[in-house]
Amino acid sequence: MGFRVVAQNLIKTYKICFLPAFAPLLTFSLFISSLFRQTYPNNDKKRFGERKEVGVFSFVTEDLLEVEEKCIEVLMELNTPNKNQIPATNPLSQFEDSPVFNYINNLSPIELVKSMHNGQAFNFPSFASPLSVFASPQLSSQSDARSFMRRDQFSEPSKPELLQSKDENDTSIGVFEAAQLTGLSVEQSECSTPANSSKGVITKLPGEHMELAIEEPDTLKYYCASPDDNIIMVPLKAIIEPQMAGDPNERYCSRKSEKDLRKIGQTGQNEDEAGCDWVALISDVADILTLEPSIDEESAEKQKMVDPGTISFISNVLQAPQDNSDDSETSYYAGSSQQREIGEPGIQPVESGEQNEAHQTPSVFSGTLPDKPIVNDAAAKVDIRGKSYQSSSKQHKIRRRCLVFEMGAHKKKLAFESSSSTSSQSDHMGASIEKHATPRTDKGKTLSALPGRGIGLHLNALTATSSGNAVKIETLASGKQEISQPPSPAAHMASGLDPVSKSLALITVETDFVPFDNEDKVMENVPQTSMVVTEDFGISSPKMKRQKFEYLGASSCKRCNCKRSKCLKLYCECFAAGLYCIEPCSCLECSNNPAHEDTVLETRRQIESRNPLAFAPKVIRNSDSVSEFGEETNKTPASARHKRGCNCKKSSCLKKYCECFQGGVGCSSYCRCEGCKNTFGCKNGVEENDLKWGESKIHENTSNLNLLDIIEKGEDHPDLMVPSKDSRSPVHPQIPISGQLSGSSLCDVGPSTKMRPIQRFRTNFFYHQPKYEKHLQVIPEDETPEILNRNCLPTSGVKSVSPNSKRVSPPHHGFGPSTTWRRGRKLILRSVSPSPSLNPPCEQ
DNA sequence: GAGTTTGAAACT
DNA sequence: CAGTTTCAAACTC
Repeated sequence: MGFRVVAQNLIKTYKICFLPAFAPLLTFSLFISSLFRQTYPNNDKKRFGERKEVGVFSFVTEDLLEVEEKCIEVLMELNTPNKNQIPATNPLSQFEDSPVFNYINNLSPIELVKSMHNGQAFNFPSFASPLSVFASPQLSSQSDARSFMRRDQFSEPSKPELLQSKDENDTSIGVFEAAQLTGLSVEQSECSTPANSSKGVITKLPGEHMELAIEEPDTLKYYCASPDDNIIMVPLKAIIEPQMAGDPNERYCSRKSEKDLRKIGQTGQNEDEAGCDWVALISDVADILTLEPSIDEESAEKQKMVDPGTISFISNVLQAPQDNSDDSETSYYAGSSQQREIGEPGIQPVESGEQNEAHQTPSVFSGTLPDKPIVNDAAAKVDIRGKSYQSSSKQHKIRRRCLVFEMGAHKKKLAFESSSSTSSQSDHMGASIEKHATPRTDKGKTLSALPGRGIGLHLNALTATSSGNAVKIETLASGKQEISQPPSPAAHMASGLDPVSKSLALITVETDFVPFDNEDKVMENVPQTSMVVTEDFGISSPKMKRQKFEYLGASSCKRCNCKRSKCLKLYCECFAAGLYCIEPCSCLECSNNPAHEDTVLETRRQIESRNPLAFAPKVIRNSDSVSEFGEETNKTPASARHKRGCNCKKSSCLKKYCECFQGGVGCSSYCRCEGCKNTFGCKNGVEENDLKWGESKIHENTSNLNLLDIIEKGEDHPDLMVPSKDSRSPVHPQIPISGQLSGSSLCDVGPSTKMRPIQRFRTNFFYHQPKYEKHLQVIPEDETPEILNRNCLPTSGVKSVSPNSKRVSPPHHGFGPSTTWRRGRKLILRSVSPSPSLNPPCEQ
């Protein structure tokens, strides 16, 4: 990607956030330069002019240095009284007109050296085999979901332990959202191939070369996942600090870090209103750009020493020191006495214990994910939680954003840590992935995600396992968005709520997800979201954290009781979920454990060969497509459906025997159930209402029809499909199903009973969200593998089944040629205006 | 906790 | 690919 592009993206991002024009550019520039310095500590201008690699970027070194210098100049200017005059919301044109921007535009482009330095990078599982169910669905979803996943990817390494003050986190969230929208994020995502390093854009920094100073942990809160990051971040923060200092509102933003900075003597004071935002933004930027520090732990150790050069750099940037910082603010971080201790400029003793963990974490993640099994061990989780509580103060500092894909890794790490005494984390660092993967459970059962699977696997594991613990964090990102109430939390965040509000909002969301009756289920359902929220937004309140942990903590690990299948068949929930069996399981002769990894993988392969979707989430959620309609339908149950539908005969789809019911979704046209009474929605019994409704709506819809949209959507898109009528539920051909469409999942919607979004009407879906819901959250419908979508096509009510999906037969109901029908459907879809309320709940 | 019911998965 | 069997979860008592 070109530097210009990056800069532009940053500008856009910040523009959205109404931030000062220069902040992003400066931050980015400084960040890059810092990376460069770290990567090439010995480099000097004499050698400049050659193209260098920093992480995934390559650029002409000369330019970098110049940029750095330029940035410093600008920063100096900004620190002047005039800087306050910078409009909070600069038009893009202004940005482009800015000296920095112009300068950047003239620079040689930064290019992506390689999409992936290592397969671990994004923790994307290598989308190994096309057949891999997990891989395909997830993959697409990832790209689509701009949720935190991307962000996480970048920041991931540190996130598990990196605790940011809630304030910062909150503030940053919005930024993040915006940032994600930017091309930068996109590019990064795209660039990184599945296997890529989770680290994000700039992944590999040779730890050996890193000699730059590291800020103290507390101070580093800003997005420094790793020591390396810290180095970079320090300057940034220092720059920012001055501005935020004076603003009362910035209380959130200002933290003891400020204090620390002062100690360093670098902190300048700034009355600038934007300060708070600035900080958050900058930190976010850094976050985005943050690369995973080298995995190498040794390098981390080296990095503990503060680089004099860095300090000087900072000092230059910073101006007058500030003494304004409140002690009260410091109290915020009361738990960490460490912070205060850190003040020494230039000296950045890295905290051993927790700190080390944080540093190490990245490595673990990076190493583990993709192909290695994820340890879900409940015990491990528990330990972790407990640990977290005990060291809550520390955690605050360390906490970091969620890593969507890294969850697995995180879990592993946790498990690993728990298994081994906590003391020497450094040791962990060195541990190979395999080591992490090693089961720690007694029975040799480790509940972990199966190795070698694509994202899907991880997600699956996460969702499926309800293990709800820290692990869930990863999925969260996506899940959060989808599940979140109409105004997505993220949106709120971005919108500019104050940090506190943001935090609350997030928390609220989290809480909402918590289920109802089944704790375990709850965990499953709520999962990642909770953690993510916490992680991302850093719930400052201990109480809040505790609450969250409790939810998550409620052990809800998947466990099986298999007697004959050896847990190597889909009968086994653990296996089906892509998890190893764990101690809580009561299975006999279990082969679903790391000790039998080969067997497990082979079995999986066989099953997948038979049915590529065998391990895919059973519930498919319609997502982004809906968003196009301007509605956040993703979050509603209505937008989900069981991938194959159920075949219930006696349970009336009112018991968990029914997978639809269990998954918290209504039955659809894909179901072959008899006497369906699925409370989440039913395909039958609403025909009449639907028909009427459809008739009334038909005109409206047609008027609004957008052919282009329709075309773009593609015929095969499930969402676009109108449910074909089946024997049980005749649908009026003309009735554009869609009408109703509320936006959510079209499939569910529509006059036809099958498609109706009945779920929406349910009081609170989330409170009764079944285990499959997790899948919904995890996998947006759009992201559903193509094959899956095909299956989803509104076939006739007749349930013809293909090997994979079990239902392939084309619709043919006498409504006319399929093509015509499709057109009708398409039209309907586009025309639909989101109005969930129109759809009456189905009743039978 | 044992036994039954249920429906998905696996098999033929 | 339909029918049957196997399996384990869900459910009942």
